[in-house]
Amino acid sequence: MQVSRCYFAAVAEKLTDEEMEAWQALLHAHEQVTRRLDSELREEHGLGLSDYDVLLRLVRAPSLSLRMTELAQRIMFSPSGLTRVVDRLAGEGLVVRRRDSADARVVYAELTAKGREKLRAAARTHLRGIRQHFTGRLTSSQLRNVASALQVITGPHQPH
Amino acid sequence: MQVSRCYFAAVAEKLTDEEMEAWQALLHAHEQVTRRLDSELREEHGLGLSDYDVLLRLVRAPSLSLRMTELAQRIMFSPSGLTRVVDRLAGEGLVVRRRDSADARVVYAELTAKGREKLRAAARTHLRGIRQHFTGRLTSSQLRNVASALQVITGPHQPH
DNA sequence: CCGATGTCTTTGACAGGACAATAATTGCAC
DNA sequence: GTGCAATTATTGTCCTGTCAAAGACATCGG
Repeated sequence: MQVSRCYFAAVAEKLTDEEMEAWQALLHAHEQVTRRLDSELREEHGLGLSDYDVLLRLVRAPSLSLRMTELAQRIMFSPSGLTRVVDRLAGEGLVVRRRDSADARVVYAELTAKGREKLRAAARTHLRGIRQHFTGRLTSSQLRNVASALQVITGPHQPH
Repeated sequence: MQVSRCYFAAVAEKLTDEEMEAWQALLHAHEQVTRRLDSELREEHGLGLSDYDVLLRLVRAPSLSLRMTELAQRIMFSPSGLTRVVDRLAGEGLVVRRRDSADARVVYAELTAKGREKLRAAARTHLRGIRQHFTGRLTSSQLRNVASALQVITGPHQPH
């Protein structure tokens, strides 16, 4: 029956209101929050959100250092992108590159004392901003709902 | 009492697990979904997500056209950013610039027939992608929860 | 009507990432 | 051991978007 196939095709061509609103909300919220956090961080500390993210990953690592590849994956950057960020940070003395003695291919990015200090200062701005622009506006259960739903998105591709 | 102030300050310096997970999930989900949608759209139609977004806003507008400023706000772009996108799209004949007869400052971007056709084709890819990578993985109530929570984020700054 | 001020768009200069190619090194098959 | 594929990081080149300034026009007060 061509009629019904056309019908379903037509329906399938549009998102439902539910779908559309969720999608729009995701885009809009992400844009607004990251823009604000980034500009606050830049104004107060001269750091971009990516730079902050690198410093944060490093301070959480056991030896204050991580391989470039590992770090790139955690901050969701291309390898070359990370090279450039680390260039910047190393130029400011917030990070140093250290070669691995066992494998001459790998390079570790390591947080310096200056980098730790910078991070400590920037963290105040960032935490304040994240609360002000994001988490502080939601209830505890909204936070849990958002987290669990969006974690499904990034999880493994579900069976058909 | 300095002791308690220190205590609270210390606590305030960290995000709770709830806050952290929601934040991480937002970043991660946005990154993953937009990256996939963008690359699918590029491969199959040579359009970026921003280009698609412009075409979509235009087709929804009553006269298939919108002022540059209006359009820029809707796609959350800087004015100059929009100028560049429209340059691209106009170069491919998907859009034309039209001056306003009443006010010589304003420019309308108007969807061409070719642009409408292109959008129609691209929409299939985009809708499939959005379902596959985002909405299709969530239940109806999850979609509503995500939408309503994230809409709070982008809403007006709430009273203290 | 004129000048000051405000609005809309574009331009110049630049930053921040991505992709593809490259270089250096390792480890494995044989 | 030797050659060959895989891994790791960087570099060249490019694309996309921002900000600040400029240009063109409108509007409003006098």
